[in-house]
Amino acid sequence: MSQARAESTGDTGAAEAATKKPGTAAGPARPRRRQARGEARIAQLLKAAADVFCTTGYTAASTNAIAREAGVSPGTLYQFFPNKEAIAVELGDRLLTRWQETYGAALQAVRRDQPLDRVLDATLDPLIEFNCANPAFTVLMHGSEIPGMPAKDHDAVHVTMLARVETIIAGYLPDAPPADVTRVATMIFNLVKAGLDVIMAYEGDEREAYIRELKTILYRYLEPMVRDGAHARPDPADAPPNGG
Amino acid sequence: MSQARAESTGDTGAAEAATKKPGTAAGPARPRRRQARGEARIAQLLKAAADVFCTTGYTAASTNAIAREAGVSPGTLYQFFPNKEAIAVELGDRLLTRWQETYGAALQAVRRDQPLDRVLDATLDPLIEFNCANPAFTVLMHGSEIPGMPAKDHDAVHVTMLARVETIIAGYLPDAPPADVTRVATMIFNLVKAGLDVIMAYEGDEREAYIRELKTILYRYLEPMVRDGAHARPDPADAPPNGG
Amino acid sequence: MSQARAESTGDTGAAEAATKKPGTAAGPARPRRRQARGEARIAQLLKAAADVFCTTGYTAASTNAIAREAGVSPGTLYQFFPNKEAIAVELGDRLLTRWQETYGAALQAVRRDQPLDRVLDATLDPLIEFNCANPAFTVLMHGSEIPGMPAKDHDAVHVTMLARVETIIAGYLPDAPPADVTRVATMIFNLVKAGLDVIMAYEGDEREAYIRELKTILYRYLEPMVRDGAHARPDPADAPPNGG
Amino acid sequence: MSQARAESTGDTGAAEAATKKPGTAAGPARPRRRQARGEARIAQLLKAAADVFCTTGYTAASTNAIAREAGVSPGTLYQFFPNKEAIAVELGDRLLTRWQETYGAALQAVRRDQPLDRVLDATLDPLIEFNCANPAFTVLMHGSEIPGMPAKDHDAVHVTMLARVETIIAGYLPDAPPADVTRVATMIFNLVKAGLDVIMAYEGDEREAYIRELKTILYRYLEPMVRDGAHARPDPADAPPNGG
DNA sequence: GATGAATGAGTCTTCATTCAT
DNA sequence: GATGAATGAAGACTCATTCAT
Repeated sequence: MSQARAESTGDTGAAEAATKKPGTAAGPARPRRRQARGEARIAQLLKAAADVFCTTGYTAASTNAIAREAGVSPGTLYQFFPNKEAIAVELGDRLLTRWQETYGAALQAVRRDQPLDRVLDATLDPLIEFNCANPAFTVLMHGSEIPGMPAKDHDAVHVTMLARVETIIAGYLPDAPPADVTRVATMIFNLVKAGLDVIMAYEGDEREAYIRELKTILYRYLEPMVRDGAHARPDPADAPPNGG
Repeated sequence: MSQARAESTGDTGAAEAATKKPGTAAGPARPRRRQARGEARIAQLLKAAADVFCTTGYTAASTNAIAREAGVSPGTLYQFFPNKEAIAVELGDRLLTRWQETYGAALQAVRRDQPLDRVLDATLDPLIEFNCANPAFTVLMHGSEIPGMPAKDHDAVHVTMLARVETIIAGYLPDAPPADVTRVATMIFNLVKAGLDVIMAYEGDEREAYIRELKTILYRYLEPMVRDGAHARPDPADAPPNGG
Repeated sequence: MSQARAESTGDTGAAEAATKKPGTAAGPARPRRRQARGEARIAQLLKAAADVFCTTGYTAASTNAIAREAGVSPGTLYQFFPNKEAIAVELGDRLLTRWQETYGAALQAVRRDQPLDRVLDATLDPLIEFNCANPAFTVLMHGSEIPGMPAKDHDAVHVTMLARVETIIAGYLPDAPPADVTRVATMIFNLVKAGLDVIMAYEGDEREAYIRELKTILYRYLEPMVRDGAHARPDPADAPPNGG
Repeated sequence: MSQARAESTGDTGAAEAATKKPGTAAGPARPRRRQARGEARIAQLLKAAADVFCTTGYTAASTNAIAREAGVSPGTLYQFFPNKEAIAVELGDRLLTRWQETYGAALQAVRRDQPLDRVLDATLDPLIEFNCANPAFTVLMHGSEIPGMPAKDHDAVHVTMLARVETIIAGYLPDAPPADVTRVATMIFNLVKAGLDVIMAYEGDEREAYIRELKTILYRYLEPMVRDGAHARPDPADAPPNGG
């Protein structure tokens, strides 16, 4: 939890995700069987990309820099990725997969009847842990850097995670109108993203304190809602009387 | 606030440009008189820069594009700003000034003894209004696009606004330890930034709904604190029992 | 007629074609008044482009090579031309203009009632002379190097010259159906292009001999047609009995 | 005709590859046995190369594209051809061979005493037919795309076909000086090439019309010559009176 | 033989910045 | 002050070719 950027460590585990033995399930493209070396290179390149994205952001990241960081020539990079965007997409895919594989079961096990604070712990702790181990996840989760711009392909992490949040929220607010669920989920998601940024900027006790703070915010925001089981008009003790 | 037009001394480390007060500069001070024409040009350039920053983001914005948008030549731009960063710095300065001039008095008038919801309205509504009128403010408020990176010069808006929030919060939590105040202020600030992004992405009723949502979040987060006058251990009804 | 590649010799004459004083006739673009130096650079770049096109062909020509040949940096080239194609387009435009200016009047003076051989001399000699002075004209006249591909922008010379030939032919075959005129013009044009290629490959007496040969071909092809004033069924003495 | 598969000795000047007869090579001759499998591969690659050349032209064709089109890896391609040029050379060789094999006997049978129109039919129809079946032939026949440039290796088709034409013409003009024969043959050849381009660009009736037109041109050009049996001064009825 | 991986120079193009007029 | 010209180092991406398995 303390070692930053450890993703894409050439571990074959992640590599397999894209290996697809030919004949097993013929994808749309030809079964261009990848050699082991190639898989390693891909992992290496994605690790380098994660580093560069974290250091400079997606926009300022250059494919040449990624190749250099990976210790290969630009041409090699383009043997595996058709363009810069595809690198981000694949990186996002793999992180999402790893996220799912690592915490999916645990998250599934979160019961709706548990107290909210437990639910928040069970949901946020893995996310924070994962982001600390894979800082690129935070970067990709931010999606398009230009607000109001149409989502690009490399926003997949953003889109997927938002959808995930919406699903969870919907489970807790079964009686709320869909528009409200979407709105709450959107706020929660962005709130968590922002909180994550702050959390990642600190270490040790300060980080822990910020984590608690984020949980407090979420708890107080959600508690009145789940208490009612809906995004109902909050009672006067919980929300501003004039319009909140 | 107007020292950004540093001489084009080719200094790449333009860091000092934002710290030295006018007149303090020891370097070969060129005549820095600002004529009416110059002021108009600067305003014109900053307006163009704001547009371009909003459209493409700071990183992808090109000085040539800014000059083109302003209808002047690149050379002219560089007669007023030593580099791209200085444009953002000056733009931030001016927005901050305008913000102060427009809403400073009103914000000052917010009395601590008013109910929290009133305070939130009185604080957020101007901010939202101002951001709608000056979308570049949102962009600059985000500061460095790379979380965890050392703040750059054009993060001034970020830094200043954060300080401003901290001051306000400190006023409401007079008995809380400074570290707590900083932490709460940091969370609030980032939360508001994130909320602002979402709000700006919508229009009309949806926007109003998101504004209400943001206020609700802030209200529920802050209400227990201001009720106690400190960042005290929240009582069991308001925070997760396990404190984390 | 003997000195190869002499086009775009920085002569202001050709430069004026694009100079358009602002206010005279507001074009679609802004009146971005070009400085004299810029016009010179354009001429220089077009000359370099002509050289490179002649040496390597359009496809293999690189913008860097053109810039290098012109003795400027790549960036300078792109200050005047948005891309490689535009260079060819502008070069073609200017050559066409120069062609018109140099020989337009003379060609206009060719009377339809003159004997065919005179007409051929009056038409081909200028063309040959012009191509010897501007070898790039030949290159551009060939247009798209991939037969069957849709015409690109830089095929303008090709298209324009073909149209010109068709107009001339139409004048000589007033009673022929349009399809026939087009067909004859197409054949003539391609025949001349091919002949020009050969002619340009030789010098001195050999070149003269090839010029005569080309004229003979054209004469014998056209003579029966203009004799009849139409692309009529040729009489048996002039065409193959079985199908020509 | 099959010596193009030179060892990949990295010699860039592959000029000798097209001139040395098999067995004559003094270099370190590797086993050049061609197995059935190898033949199939080569045919496959050449077919792909023909397609790509026709689609993009020789210059823009990439060896990777050829390999991809052939469904093999780049490495495989280079196991059979030392470089891109060699592919064109071998393709040209094979097309020439096929041309010879398919129509050689028929062309040989063309008797000099037949009427010219019959000769033209007997000569051109096969050529057109062959080009329609093998469009790459047209592409290769054009040889170097840069007029005036020294012929490259892949110009073999160009050179060979020109020689072939010259031989034929020589047979019809036994009394003409060699220089005249060469000149006439050169003109004829280029004229046919140009005509072929046009013909290939059309289909159906239009194509037939263009074929007739090309034959007419050739007939009218050649008829006076063969009538005299020499490239004599054409009589006044056939050529421009001023001779040039 | 065959494959995919690797290369590095090269292509087109952009950009922050400086210069001459 | 203002302009357009100039720069050269990147940036994304390609390609002919070679290498290791």
